[in-house]
Amino acid sequence: MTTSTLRIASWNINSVRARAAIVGQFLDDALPDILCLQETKVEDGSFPHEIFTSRGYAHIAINGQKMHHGVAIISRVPIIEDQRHDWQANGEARHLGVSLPGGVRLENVYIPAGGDIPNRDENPKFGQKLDFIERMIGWSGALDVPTILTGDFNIAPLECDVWNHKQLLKVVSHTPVEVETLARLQAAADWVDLGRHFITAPERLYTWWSYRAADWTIADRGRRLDHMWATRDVAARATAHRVHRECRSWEKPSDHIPIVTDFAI
DNA sequence: ATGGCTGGTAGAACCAGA
Repeated sequence: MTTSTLRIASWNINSVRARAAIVGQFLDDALPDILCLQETKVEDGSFPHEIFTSRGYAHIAINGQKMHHGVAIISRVPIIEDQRHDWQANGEARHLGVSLPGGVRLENVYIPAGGDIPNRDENPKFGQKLDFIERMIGWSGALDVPTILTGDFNIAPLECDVWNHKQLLKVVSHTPVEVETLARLQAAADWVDLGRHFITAPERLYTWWSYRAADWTIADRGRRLDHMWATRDVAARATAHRVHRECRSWEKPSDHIPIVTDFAI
């Protein structure tokens, strides 16, 4: 029996068209077999397929909409798209699920940011974010297939996932109610957090830095908002995980960086 | 210094992101 490596990447790209140059550079450098994108910000009819097909990524599944959100799965290996959940029940394009060769499922999700105020009465977007995750909890509890769940979760759960735990306790992405809700999602399918499996707490690990800092590297005020989770059976086959911090310094960067996991399949 | 910027879309001293 032959074992080979399947390399899966996830990146909130903040517009796939604005990132045409550096997404190609990332693929050429990191050589993933599959790339999950979030915030493609493009309708399906205008998706820039040629960036990917010219590099041998012949299999592309897209769930986009005008202006905002949008997800895509770009692959060198055959994928079969079979699900697109609307976990916010409002029509936004935030999920895409595919089956991989061998029967493993890959789920790409863009969880809502949730607005500024961490209170669902004053800020409906915060309630929508929590409700989105509650629907994911229901879905997770019924899973019966080896599954990888990746994307921009918009929550940094651990103290070492943010630059300052105390200062961020009331900032959406690190509030106790979000962290508690994400913990119940993780428990619902016994998901393994592969980022923290390989880069263990309390080591700092971030995947996002605000555009507003003149030099993001000086204060290093990051958050770990992007995640790669897997059910136990698939997690046992994960061999490496890394984040591509260098991409944050490339020309016209996204504010998120790619995360990459290798699986022995 | 948690918004100081960025992208899309309209054609706005907009909106949204996190």
